[in-house]
Amino acid sequence: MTEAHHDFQSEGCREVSRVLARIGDKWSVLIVMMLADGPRRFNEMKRLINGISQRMLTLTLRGLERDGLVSRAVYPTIPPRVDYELTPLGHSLREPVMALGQWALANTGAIAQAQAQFDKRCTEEGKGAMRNGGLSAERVA
Amino acid sequence: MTEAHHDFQSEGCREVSRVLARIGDKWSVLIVMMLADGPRRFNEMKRLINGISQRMLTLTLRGLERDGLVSRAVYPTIPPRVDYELTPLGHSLREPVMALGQWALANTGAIAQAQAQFDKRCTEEGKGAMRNGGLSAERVA
DNA sequence: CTGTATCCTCTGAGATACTG
DNA sequence: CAGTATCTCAGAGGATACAG
Repeated sequence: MTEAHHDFQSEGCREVSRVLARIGDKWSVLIVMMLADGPRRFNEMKRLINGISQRMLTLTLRGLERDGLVSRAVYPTIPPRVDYELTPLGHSLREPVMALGQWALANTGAIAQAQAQFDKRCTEEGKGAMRNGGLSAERVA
Repeated sequence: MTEAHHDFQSEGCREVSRVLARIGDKWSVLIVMMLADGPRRFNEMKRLINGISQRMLTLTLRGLERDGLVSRAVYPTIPPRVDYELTPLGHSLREPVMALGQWALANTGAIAQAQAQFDKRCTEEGKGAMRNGGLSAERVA
């Protein structure tokens, strides 16, 4: 965009951070992705998302509903039935999230490799070898 | 590789979640965005990111460095100087993150509105009016 | 079946002080 | 300047039991 000096708090970064705080939790993205193909029932989701607790599923769904990303339909039958579905807003979120997913899939290898190298450097520290090899400020990625 | 029946853990969702766990914290995205234009020094970043503590800046930078998103250059001068810079991998992450940023900017209004409506419905609960208006399963976004 | 209500644990994160 | 070391606390999240 412009070459103006950004203030990292007042610009769009603020909003990105807010969105990330919302969907960056442990389960939100998983739920949004799961609802991509259509509505799902509560226990159905609980079964499909391996490891989520009833409590967290409820809380996460409430949060998504409050933000207008998910809608909730109650069928007053016995036994009760509740369907959750993505709103148009929720669907629109899938696109940037999937872009991130593409990036993740494409780069998990590179990340794992970087981590391995980093950990290796950490392990062999103290052998008299500086991180940059003893020379001045060599970049280490 | 575990082949569950369309488990949302075994697909790419796993990776998305992992990436989100890394960059979904309070400061990582802010830092990545700040390093977009070039290298920055430690205290420079601390000043620019309003509210971050020294500790969290260090920890976040270490995490990003470990993942290969940021590189760290030490100049053994007095006083010491350390520059942080995005790696190519780090730069590539900016694109999906900015896509998310675009979405955030475009939809903060809608989200705030949804939240207001949701909270309003919560406040006026118990007036005998069911969420769906008394009929069967009207969707509420 | 779809939730609430407690309790409990563990981590994220700030404040502060100290070091090379 | 660029960190590390503690202390502390709030909140996220799991387990379990109960309710409509």
